[in-house]
Amino acid sequence: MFSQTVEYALRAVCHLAYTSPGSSTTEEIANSTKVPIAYLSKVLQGLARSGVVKSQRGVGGGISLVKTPEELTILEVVNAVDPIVRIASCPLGLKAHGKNLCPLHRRLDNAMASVEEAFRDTTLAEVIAEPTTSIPLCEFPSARPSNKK
Amino acid sequence: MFSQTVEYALRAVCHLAYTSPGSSTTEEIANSTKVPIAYLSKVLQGLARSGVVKSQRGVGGGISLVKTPEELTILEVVNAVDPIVRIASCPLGLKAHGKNLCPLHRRLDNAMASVEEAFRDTTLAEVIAEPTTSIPLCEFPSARPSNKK
DNA sequence: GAATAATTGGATGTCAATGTCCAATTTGGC
DNA sequence: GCCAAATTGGACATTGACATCCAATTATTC
Repeated sequence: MFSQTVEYALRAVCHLAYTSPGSSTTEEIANSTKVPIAYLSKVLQGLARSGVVKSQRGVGGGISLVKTPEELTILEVVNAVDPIVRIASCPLGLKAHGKNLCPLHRRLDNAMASVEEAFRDTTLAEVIAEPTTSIPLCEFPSARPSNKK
Repeated sequence: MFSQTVEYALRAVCHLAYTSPGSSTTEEIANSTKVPIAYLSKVLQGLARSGVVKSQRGVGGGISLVKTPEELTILEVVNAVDPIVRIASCPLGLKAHGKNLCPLHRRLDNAMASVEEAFRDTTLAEVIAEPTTSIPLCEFPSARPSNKK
């Protein structure tokens, strides 16, 4: 239901939330999140273009969050890489329906709305702070906050 | 968020609910749902394999629902063509997590669960019976219940 | 049993998502 | 200025979703 790219983006941002406000190398993120590094770099480029993360080239550079984990929601991350598109008008394109969704499409849209809302209400800080036996991400971000920048 | 195939399958089943328990030709369904007929036939084949619809070859044949609209849920249709896959264990494959989802994946799974539940609770009969200004599907199934079978 | 109505299944085509690789570029440290 | 660290961007490969077309098959009707 959610694309692979969304999954990868969330893992990456999750890692960055741990090391926030420090930065991490693409390689570090790839290792801790088990995402293919070459593809991860593309995903991170997308996140950078959307303003979710920022990148710093050169020695000591890397990727870091633009906002704090408290301010960043799951929805922002998801929408940055693979937006949740709501059904705004009749998918069959009939003018008679227009903005009035039929019962079928209203239900589909309601389902998307509930997902959107749940994601909008969850910050990265909540995700990583929640008490649990399973910390997000397999490998805990190698507690080296890479305290540059 | 939902595939094109799911959208097509739901439209087709919606049409069939109107003409239920009668049957409709693939061509009739395609016309009323504005789904490319060649692709629709593949989608219907899938629905037939999953037991949601049954097909009858030859003159006077066509496609009809196996269950009544009252018994058939949206979830059954969706799962027949593009199943909602719940997150059963850590997508990163770490044994330490196992069945314990981390906060991130638990939230993703919860979102899917809410969609699944909403779909499980909605029958086709509800969809087509609901009072509305926009009847499901653009073209009302040409009130000719094709009363064969 | 011939003609017609319909679905079925296979072959094929296109495109976006996913994934890989590498040369070019930027940057900090010596 | 030079080297090493790191991202960037382009080219390319692979796969599955979406879509089309048609010959083969099945079934009804006369």
